[in-house]
Amino acid sequence: MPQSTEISSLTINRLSVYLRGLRALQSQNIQRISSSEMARRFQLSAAQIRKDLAQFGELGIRGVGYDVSHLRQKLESQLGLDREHRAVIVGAGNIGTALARFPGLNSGSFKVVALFDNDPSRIGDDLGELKVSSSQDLKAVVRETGAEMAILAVPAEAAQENYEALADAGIKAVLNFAPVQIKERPETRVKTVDLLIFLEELASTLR
Amino acid sequence: MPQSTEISSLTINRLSVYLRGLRALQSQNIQRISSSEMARRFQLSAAQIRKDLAQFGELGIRGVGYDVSHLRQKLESQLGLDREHRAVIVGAGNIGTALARFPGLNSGSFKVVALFDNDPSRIGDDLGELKVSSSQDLKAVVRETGAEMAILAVPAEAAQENYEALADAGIKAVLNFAPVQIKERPETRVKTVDLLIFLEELASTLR
DNA sequence: GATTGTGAATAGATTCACAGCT
DNA sequence: AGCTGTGAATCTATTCACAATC
Repeated sequence: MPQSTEISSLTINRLSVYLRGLRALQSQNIQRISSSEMARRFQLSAAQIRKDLAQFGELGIRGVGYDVSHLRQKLESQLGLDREHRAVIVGAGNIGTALARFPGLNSGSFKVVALFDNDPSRIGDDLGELKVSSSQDLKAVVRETGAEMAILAVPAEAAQENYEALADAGIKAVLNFAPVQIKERPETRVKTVDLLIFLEELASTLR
Repeated sequence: MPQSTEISSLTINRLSVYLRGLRALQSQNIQRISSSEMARRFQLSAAQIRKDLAQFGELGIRGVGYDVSHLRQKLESQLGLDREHRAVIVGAGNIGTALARFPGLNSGSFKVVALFDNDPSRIGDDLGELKVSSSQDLKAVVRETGAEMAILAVPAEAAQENYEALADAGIKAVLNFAPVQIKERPETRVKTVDLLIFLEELASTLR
Protein backbone atom coordinates (compact mmCIF):
# COMPACT_ATOMS: atom_id res chain seq x y z
CA MET A 1 0.00 0.00 0.00
CA PRO A 2 1.76 3.19 -1.14
CA GLN A 3 2.07 6.05 1.32
CA SER A 4 -0.55 8.71 0.98
CA THR A 5 0.70 10.64 3.97
CA GLU A 6 4.12 12.22 4.56
CA ILE A 7 6.78 9.93 6.04
CA SER A 8 8.00 11.21 9.42
CA SER A 9 11.59 12.18 9.96
CA LEU A 10 11.87 9.57 12.71
CA THR A 11 11.01 6.94 10.14
CA ILE A 12 13.36 8.41 7.54
CA ASN A 13 16.23 8.20 10.00
CA ARG A 14 15.47 4.56 10.69
CA LEU A 15 15.38 3.86 6.96
CA SER A 16 18.94 5.18 6.76
CA VAL A 17 19.91 2.77 9.49
CA TYR A 18 18.23 -0.13 7.73
CA LEU A 19 19.96 0.79 4.51
CA ARG A 20 23.33 0.79 6.16
CA GLY A 21 22.60 -2.63 7.58
CA LEU A 22 21.40 -3.99 4.25
CA ARG A 23 24.59 -2.87 2.54
CA ALA A 24 26.59 -4.73 5.15
CA LEU A 25 24.47 -7.84 4.63
CA GLN A 26 24.91 -7.63 0.89
CA SER A 27 28.67 -7.44 1.21
CA GLN A 28 28.44 -10.66 3.23
CA ASN A 29 26.42 -12.21 0.40
CA ILE A 30 23.32 -12.62 2.49
CA GLN A 31 20.32 -12.55 0.19
CA ARG A 32 17.33 -12.83 2.45
CA ILE A 33 16.55 -11.56 5.91
CA SER A 34 13.59 -11.51 8.26
CA SER A 35 12.41 -8.51 10.24
CA SER A 36 13.29 -10.25 13.49
CA GLU A 37 16.83 -10.94 12.33
CA MET A 38 17.25 -7.30 11.31
CA ALA A 39 15.85 -6.28 14.67
CA ARG A 40 18.42 -8.42 16.46
CA ARG A 41 21.29 -7.03 14.38
CA PHE A 42 20.49 -3.43 14.89
CA GLN A 43 18.68 -3.24 18.17
CA LEU A 44 15.19 -2.27 17.13
CA SER A 45 11.82 -3.94 17.29
CA ALA A 46 10.73 -6.26 14.51
CA ALA A 47 7.23 -4.80 14.45
CA GLN A 48 8.67 -1.36 13.96
CA ILE A 49 10.76 -2.47 11.04
CA ARG A 50 7.77 -4.12 9.39
CA LYS A 51 5.59 -1.07 9.92
CA ASP A 52 8.23 1.22 8.50
CA LEU A 53 8.80 -0.93 5.44
CA ALA A 54 5.13 -1.59 4.81
CA GLN A 55 4.66 2.11 4.17
CA PHE A 56 5.81 1.70 0.60
CA GLY A 57 4.30 -1.47 -0.64
CA GLU A 58 4.41 -5.12 0.19
CA LEU A 59 8.15 -5.50 0.09
CA GLY A 60 8.49 -8.75 1.94
CA ILE A 61 7.36 -12.28 1.30
CA ARG A 62 5.21 -13.81 4.00
CA GLY A 63 6.71 -16.84 5.59
CA VAL A 64 10.08 -16.00 4.05
CA GLY A 65 11.36 -12.50 4.75
CA TYR A 66 12.81 -9.68 2.69
CA ASP A 67 15.06 -9.85 -0.35
CA VAL A 68 18.13 -7.87 0.66
CA SER A 69 18.99 -6.44 -2.72
CA HIS A 70 15.44 -5.53 -3.65
CA LEU A 71 14.81 -3.89 -0.28
CA ARG A 72 18.04 -1.97 -0.56
CA GLN A 73 17.08 -0.56 -3.93
CA LYS A 74 13.66 0.36 -2.68
CA LEU A 75 15.08 2.21 0.33
CA GLU A 76 17.65 3.98 -1.80
CA SER A 77 15.01 5.26 -4.15
CA GLN A 78 12.76 6.22 -1.26
CA LEU A 79 15.56 8.23 0.35
CA GLY A 80 16.49 9.79 -2.98
CA LEU A 81 19.88 8.09 -2.90
CA ASP A 82 19.56 6.46 -6.29
CA ARG A 83 21.27 9.41 -7.92
CA GLU A 84 24.20 11.68 -7.09
CA HIS A 85 23.66 14.73 -4.91
CA ARG A 86 26.20 17.47 -5.27
CA ALA A 87 26.93 19.61 -2.24
CA VAL A 88 28.99 22.67 -1.44
CA ILE A 89 30.55 23.46 1.92
CA VAL A 90 30.53 27.04 3.16
CA GLY A 91 33.17 27.89 5.74
CA ALA A 92 36.70 26.50 5.52
CA GLY A 93 37.39 26.54 9.24
CA ASN A 94 37.93 23.47 11.40
CA ILE A 95 34.64 21.79 10.80
CA GLY A 96 34.32 22.76 7.15
CA THR A 97 37.73 21.40 6.21
CA ALA A 98 37.26 18.26 8.30
CA LEU A 99 34.03 17.57 6.46
CA ALA A 100 35.60 18.30 3.09
CA ARG A 101 38.16 15.59 3.84
CA PHE A 102 35.67 13.18 5.37
CA PRO A 103 35.45 10.15 3.09
CA GLY A 104 31.79 9.44 3.88
CA LEU A 105 30.83 12.63 2.08
CA ASN A 106 32.41 11.56 -1.17
CA SER A 107 31.35 8.00 -1.40
CA GLY A 108 27.87 6.82 -2.07
CA SER A 109 25.39 9.37 -3.35
CA PHE A 110 26.99 12.56 -2.08
CA LYS A 111 29.74 14.53 -3.69
CA VAL A 112 31.33 17.70 -2.38
CA VAL A 113 31.99 19.93 -5.38
CA ALA A 114 33.20 23.14 -3.76
CA LEU A 115 34.38 24.70 -0.52
CA PHE A 116 33.89 28.42 0.12
CA ASP A 117 35.31 30.93 2.54
CA ASN A 118 35.31 34.70 2.68
CA ASP A 119 38.70 35.03 4.33
CA PRO A 120 41.10 36.03 1.51
CA SER A 121 44.01 34.34 3.28
CA ARG A 122 42.26 30.98 2.96
CA ILE A 123 41.13 31.29 -0.63
CA GLY A 124 43.13 29.08 -2.95
CA ASP A 125 44.16 26.62 -0.21
CA ASP A 126 44.30 23.08 -1.45
CA LEU A 127 42.31 20.25 0.10
CA GLY A 128 42.84 17.12 -1.87
CA GLU A 129 40.66 17.51 -4.93
CA LEU A 130 39.23 20.83 -3.81
CA LYS A 131 40.48 24.38 -3.67
CA VAL A 132 38.94 26.93 -1.34
CA SER A 133 36.88 29.38 -3.43
CA SER A 134 35.72 32.87 -2.63
CA SER A 135 32.19 33.16 -1.27
CA GLN A 136 31.58 35.77 -3.94
CA ASP A 137 31.65 33.05 -6.56
CA LEU A 138 28.97 31.02 -4.78
CA LYS A 139 26.15 31.70 -7.19
CA ALA A 140 28.22 31.00 -10.29
CA VAL A 141 29.71 27.80 -8.91
CA VAL A 142 26.34 26.48 -7.82
CA ARG A 143 24.98 27.13 -11.29
CA GLU A 144 27.96 25.47 -13.01
CA THR A 145 28.11 22.41 -10.77
CA GLY A 146 24.39 21.88 -10.31
CA ALA A 147 24.81 21.58 -6.53
CA GLU A 148 21.53 21.17 -4.65
CA MET A 149 22.74 20.82 -1.09
CA ALA A 150 25.04 22.76 1.18
CA ILE A 151 26.83 22.28 4.46
CA LEU A 152 27.02 25.45 6.49
CA ALA A 153 30.05 25.53 8.76
CA VAL A 154 30.49 29.20 9.54
CA PRO A 155 30.40 31.01 12.90
CA ALA A 156 26.98 31.56 14.47
CA GLU A 157 26.88 35.28 13.62
CA ALA A 158 27.37 34.61 9.92
CA ALA A 159 25.00 31.67 9.58
CA GLN A 160 21.78 33.47 8.65
CA GLU A 161 23.34 35.65 5.96
CA ASN A 162 25.15 32.70 4.43
CA TYR A 163 21.93 30.73 4.45
CA GLU A 164 20.27 33.54 2.53
CA ALA A 165 23.07 33.55 0.00
CA LEU A 166 22.72 29.79 -0.45
CA ALA A 167 18.97 30.08 -0.90
CA ASP A 168 19.50 32.90 -3.41
CA ALA A 169 21.95 30.69 -5.30
CA GLY A 170 19.28 28.02 -5.66
CA ILE A 171 20.42 25.51 -3.01
CA LYS A 172 17.46 23.40 -1.83
CA ALA A 173 18.69 21.84 1.40
CA VAL A 174 21.20 23.00 4.01
CA LEU A 175 22.86 21.11 6.83
CA ASN A 176 23.73 23.77 9.38
CA PHE A 177 26.41 23.28 12.03
CA ALA A 178 26.17 26.75 13.52
CA PRO A 179 24.41 26.82 16.89
CA VAL A 180 21.60 29.13 15.82
CA GLN A 181 18.01 28.80 14.76
CA ILE A 182 17.99 29.71 11.06
CA LYS A 183 14.92 31.54 9.78
CA GLU A 184 13.90 29.23 7.00
CA ARG A 185 12.57 30.04 3.56
CA PRO A 186 9.96 27.73 2.09
CA GLU A 187 12.13 26.66 -0.85
CA THR A 188 15.30 25.84 1.10
CA ARG A 189 15.07 23.34 3.94
CA VAL A 190 17.46 23.54 6.88
CA LYS A 191 18.51 20.86 9.30
CA THR A 192 20.57 22.15 12.20
CA VAL A 193 23.04 19.87 13.94
CA ASP A 194 24.31 21.33 17.15
CA LEU A 195 27.19 19.35 18.59
CA LEU A 196 26.99 21.04 21.96
CA ILE A 197 23.39 19.96 22.37
CA PHE A 198 24.45 16.34 22.03
CA LEU A 199 27.14 16.79 24.64
CA GLU A 200 24.69 18.57 26.92
CA GLU A 201 22.26 15.71 26.55
CA LEU A 202 24.97 13.31 27.62
CA ALA A 203 26.04 15.55 30.48
CA SER A 204 22.50 15.57 31.82
CA THR A 205 22.73 11.82 32.33
CA LEU A 206 25.84 12.26 34.49
CA ARG A 207 23.96 13.75 37.43
CA MET B 1 6.02 20.07 41.44
CA PRO B 2 9.33 18.21 41.15
CA GLN B 3 9.69 15.56 38.46
CA SER B 4 9.07 12.05 39.64
CA THR B 5 9.41 10.61 36.16
CA GLU B 6 12.44 10.66 33.85
CA ILE B 7 12.75 13.71 31.59
CA SER B 8 12.63 12.74 27.93
CA SER B 9 15.54 13.41 25.64
CA LEU B 10 13.31 15.55 23.43
CA THR B 11 12.71 17.80 26.41
CA ILE B 12 16.38 17.81 27.39
CA ASN B 13 17.31 18.99 23.91
CA ARG B 14 14.82 21.82 24.12
CA LEU B 15 16.21 22.82 27.51
CA SER B 16 19.59 23.25 25.83
CA VAL B 17 17.97 25.53 23.29
CA TYR B 18 16.26 27.57 25.98
CA LEU B 19 19.51 27.85 27.88
CA ARG B 20 21.30 29.17 24.84
CA GLY B 21 18.55 31.74 24.38
CA LEU B 22 18.63 32.78 28.02
CA ARG B 23 22.36 33.39 27.86
CA ALA B 24 21.83 35.65 24.87
CA LEU B 25 19.10 37.53 26.73
CA GLN B 26 21.29 37.96 29.75
CA SER B 27 24.10 39.41 27.67
CA GLN B 28 21.56 41.95 26.42
CA ASN B 29 20.68 42.76 30.04
CA ILE B 30 17.14 41.50 29.73
CA GLN B 31 15.98 40.36 33.16
CA ARG B 32 12.50 39.04 32.63
CA ILE B 33 10.83 37.18 29.81
CA SER B 34 7.47 35.56 29.16
CA SER B 35 6.96 32.15 27.61
CA SER B 36 5.32 33.71 24.57
CA GLU B 37 8.26 36.03 23.99
CA MET B 38 10.67 33.08 24.23
CA ALA B 39 8.44 31.19 21.82
CA ARG B 40 8.60 34.05 19.34
CA ARG B 41 12.37 34.32 19.60
CA PHE B 42 13.12 30.68 19.07
CA GLN B 43 10.25 29.34 17.03
CA LEU B 44 8.52 27.06 19.48
CA SER B 45 5.14 27.04 21.15
CA ALA B 46 4.61 28.93 24.39
CA ALA B 47 2.62 26.09 25.91
CA GLN B 48 5.45 23.71 25.22
CA ILE B 49 7.96 25.95 26.92
CA ARG B 50 5.75 26.28 29.98
CA LYS B 51 5.17 22.52 30.16
CA ASP B 52 8.87 21.83 29.86
CA LEU B 53 9.82 24.32 32.54
CA ALA B 54 7.03 23.36 34.91
CA GLN B 55 8.60 19.93 35.21
CA PHE B 56 11.00 21.16 37.83
CA GLY B 57 9.07 23.46 40.03
CA GLU B 58 7.16 26.68 39.73
CA LEU B 59 9.90 28.68 38.08
CA GLY B 60 7.84 31.54 36.73
CA ILE B 61 5.75 34.23 38.30
CA ARG B 62 2.14 34.33 37.17
CA GLY B 63 1.18 37.52 35.51
CA VAL B 64 4.84 38.45 35.12
CA GLY B 65 7.01 35.83 33.41
CA TYR B 66 10.34 34.20 34.18
CA ASP B 67 13.43 35.69 35.77
CA VAL B 68 16.15 35.18 33.18
CA SER B 69 19.05 34.68 35.54
CA HIS B 70 17.16 32.41 37.92
CA LEU B 71 15.83 30.29 35.08
CA ARG B 72 19.24 30.02 33.53
CA GLN B 73 20.74 28.73 36.77
CA LYS B 74 17.95 26.26 37.18
CA LEU B 75 18.41 24.90 33.66
CA GLU B 76 22.15 24.71 34.07
CA SER B 77 21.83 22.67 37.21
CA GLN B 78 19.15 20.51 35.63
CA LEU B 79 21.41 19.77 32.65
CA GLY B 80 24.38 19.18 34.91
CA LEU B 81 26.17 22.20 33.47
CA ASP B 82 26.81 23.89 36.77
CA ARG B 83 30.19 22.24 36.99
CA GLU B 84 33.02 21.43 34.58
CA HIS B 85 32.91 18.22 32.58
CA ARG B 86 36.24 16.96 31.35
CA ALA B 87 36.29 15.03 28.10
CA VAL B 88 38.84 13.14 26.06
CA ILE B 89 38.78 12.75 22.30
CA VAL B 90 39.75 9.42 20.79
CA GLY B 91 40.91 9.56 17.19
CA ALA B 92 43.08 12.38 15.87
CA GLY B 93 41.85 12.22 12.29
CA ASN B 94 39.87 14.92 10.53
CA ILE B 95 36.91 15.01 12.82
CA GLY B 96 38.82 14.44 16.04
CA THR B 97 41.26 17.26 15.40
CA ALA B 98 38.52 19.60 14.20
CA LEU B 99 36.63 18.99 17.42
CA ALA B 100 39.75 19.44 19.52
CA ARG B 101 40.13 22.89 17.97
CA PHE B 102 36.44 23.72 18.14
CA PRO B 103 36.03 26.59 20.58
CA GLY B 104 32.56 25.50 21.75
CA LEU B 105 34.10 22.45 23.37
CA ASN B 106 36.37 24.48 25.57
CA SER B 107 34.11 27.23 26.71
CA GLY B 108 31.27 26.79 29.09
CA SER B 109 31.13 23.58 31.05
CA PHE B 110 33.14 21.31 28.81
CA LYS B 111 36.87 20.97 28.66
CA VAL B 112 38.85 18.71 26.38
CA VAL B 113 41.76 17.37 28.41
CA ALA B 114 43.34 14.88 26.01
CA LEU B 115 43.40 13.64 22.44
CA PHE B 116 44.36 10.05 21.66
CA ASP B 117 45.41 8.17 18.57
CA ASN B 118 47.03 4.83 17.97
CA ASP B 119 48.94 5.88 14.87
CA PRO B 120 52.54 6.37 16.05
CA SER B 121 53.15 8.96 13.36
CA ARG B 122 50.51 11.22 14.88
CA ILE B 123 51.50 10.85 18.52
CA GLY B 124 53.13 13.97 19.88
CA ASP B 125 51.52 16.30 17.32
CA ASP B 126 50.65 19.65 18.77
CA LEU B 127 47.15 21.07 18.70
CA GLY B 128 47.10 24.32 20.54
CA GLU B 129 47.04 23.35 24.21
CA LEU B 130 46.92 19.64 23.49
CA LYS B 131 49.37 17.04 22.33
CA VAL B 132 48.24 13.81 20.73
CA SER B 133 48.76 10.96 23.22
CA SER B 134 49.03 7.25 22.64
CA SER B 135 45.84 5.25 23.09
CA GLN B 136 47.82 2.98 25.38
CA ASP B 137 47.90 5.73 27.96
CA LEU B 138 44.13 6.12 27.95
CA LYS B 139 43.44 4.54 31.30
CA ALA B 140 46.17 6.45 33.09
CA VAL B 141 45.22 9.79 31.57
CA VAL B 142 41.56 9.32 32.40
CA ARG B 143 42.47 8.56 35.98
CA GLU B 144 44.81 11.58 36.26
CA THR B 145 42.51 14.08 34.62
CA GLY B 146 39.23 12.83 36.05
CA ALA B 147 37.60 12.85 32.61
CA GLU B 148 34.03 11.52 32.58
CA MET B 149 33.11 11.96 28.93
CA ALA B 150 34.63 10.99 25.62
CA ILE B 151 34.22 11.85 21.99
CA LEU B 152 34.79 8.88 19.74
CA ALA B 153 36.05 9.90 16.31
CA VAL B 154 37.64 6.73 14.96
CA PRO B 155 36.77 4.69 11.84
CA ALA B 156 33.67 2.51 12.04
CA GLU B 157 35.66 -0.75 12.38
CA ALA B 158 37.49 0.51 15.44
CA ALA B 159 34.54 2.09 17.24
CA GLN B 160 33.35 -0.84 19.35
CA GLU B 161 36.78 -1.77 20.68
CA ASN B 162 37.57 1.84 21.52
CA TYR B 163 34.25 2.14 23.29
CA GLU B 164 35.13 -0.87 25.39
CA ALA B 165 38.48 0.67 26.26
CA LEU B 166 36.76 3.90 27.28
CA ALA B 167 34.26 2.03 29.41
CA ASP B 168 37.11 0.07 31.03
CA ALA B 169 38.88 3.33 31.76
CA GLY B 170 35.85 4.56 33.69
CA ILE B 171 34.34 6.98 31.15
CA LYS B 172 30.60 7.40 31.77
CA ALA B 173 29.31 8.97 28.56
CA VAL B 174 30.48 8.75 24.96
CA LEU B 175 29.56 10.84 21.96
CA ASN B 176 30.19 8.57 18.99
CA PHE B 177 30.74 9.89 15.47
CA ALA B 178 31.38 6.51 13.84
CA PRO B 179 28.46 5.28 11.75
CA VAL B 180 27.85 2.11 13.73
CA GLN B 181 25.50 0.92 16.39
CA ILE B 182 27.65 0.54 19.51
CA LYS B 183 26.75 -2.30 21.86
CA GLU B 184 26.27 -0.38 25.05
CA ARG B 185 27.25 -1.29 28.57
CA PRO B 186 24.95 -0.24 31.37
CA GLU B 187 27.50 2.02 33.05
CA THR B 188 28.65 3.93 29.95
CA ARG B 189 26.01 5.73 27.89
CA VAL B 190 26.52 6.27 24.17
CA LYS B 191 24.98 8.84 21.90
CA THR B 192 25.72 8.28 18.24
CA VAL B 193 25.76 11.19 15.83
CA ASP B 194 25.83 10.07 12.26
CA LEU B 195 26.43 12.92 9.87
CA LEU B 196 25.43 10.91 6.83
CA ILE B 197 22.03 10.23 8.33
CA PHE B 198 21.40 13.95 8.54
CA LEU B 199 22.39 14.42 4.92
CA GLU B 200 20.24 11.48 3.91
CA GLU B 201 17.30 12.99 5.72
CA LEU B 202 17.79 16.18 3.77
CA ALA B 203 18.25 14.33 0.51
CA SER B 204 14.94 12.56 1.01
CA THR B 205 13.19 15.94 0.86
CA LEU B 206 14.76 16.64 -2.53
CA ARG B 207 12.71 14.08 -4.42
C1' DG C 1 5.75 -23.58 10.02
C1' DA C 2 7.43 -19.25 9.33
C1' DT C 3 7.00 -14.54 8.61
C1' DT C 4 4.72 -10.60 6.73
C1' DG C 5 1.18 -6.80 6.92
C1' DT C 6 -1.99 -4.50 9.72
C1' DG C 7 -5.91 -3.13 12.76
C1' DA C 8 -6.41 -2.38 17.60
C1' DA C 9 -4.25 -1.11 21.93
C1' DT C 10 -0.97 1.46 24.31
C1' DA C 11 2.29 4.89 25.23
C1' DG C 12 4.20 9.35 24.49
C1' DA C 13 4.33 14.20 23.00
C1' DT C 14 2.06 18.42 21.84
C1' DT C 15 -1.54 21.72 21.88
C1' DC C 16 -5.69 23.76 23.83
C1' DA C 17 -8.03 26.37 26.98
C1' DC C 18 -8.78 28.08 31.28
C1' DA C 19 -8.49 28.29 36.44
C1' DG C 20 -5.39 30.38 39.61
C1' DC C 21 -1.83 33.81 41.02
C1' DT C 22 0.40 38.26 41.21
C1' DA D 1 -4.82 42.71 33.18
C1' DG D 2 -1.39 39.48 32.23
C1' DC D 3 0.95 35.30 32.32
C1' DT D 4 1.89 30.86 34.50
C1' DG D 5 0.71 26.00 35.54
C1' DT D 6 -1.96 22.23 34.27
C1' DG D 7 -5.89 18.95 33.26
C1' DA D 8 -8.18 17.51 29.18
C1' DA D 9 -8.06 16.83 24.27
C1' DT D 10 -5.57 15.81 20.39
C1' DC D 11 -2.10 14.16 17.66
C1' DT D 12 1.92 11.00 16.77
C1' DA D 13 4.59 6.91 17.48
C1' DT D 14 5.28 2.31 19.06
C1' DT D 15 3.97 -2.25 20.37
C1' DC D 16 0.81 -6.10 20.42
C1' DA D 17 -1.35 -9.85 18.49
C1' DC D 18 -3.18 -12.29 14.86
C1' DA D 19 -5.23 -13.15 10.19
C1' DA D 20 -3.28 -13.62 5.59
C1' DT D 21 0.13 -15.61 2.76
C1' DC D 22 3.96 -18.30 1.12
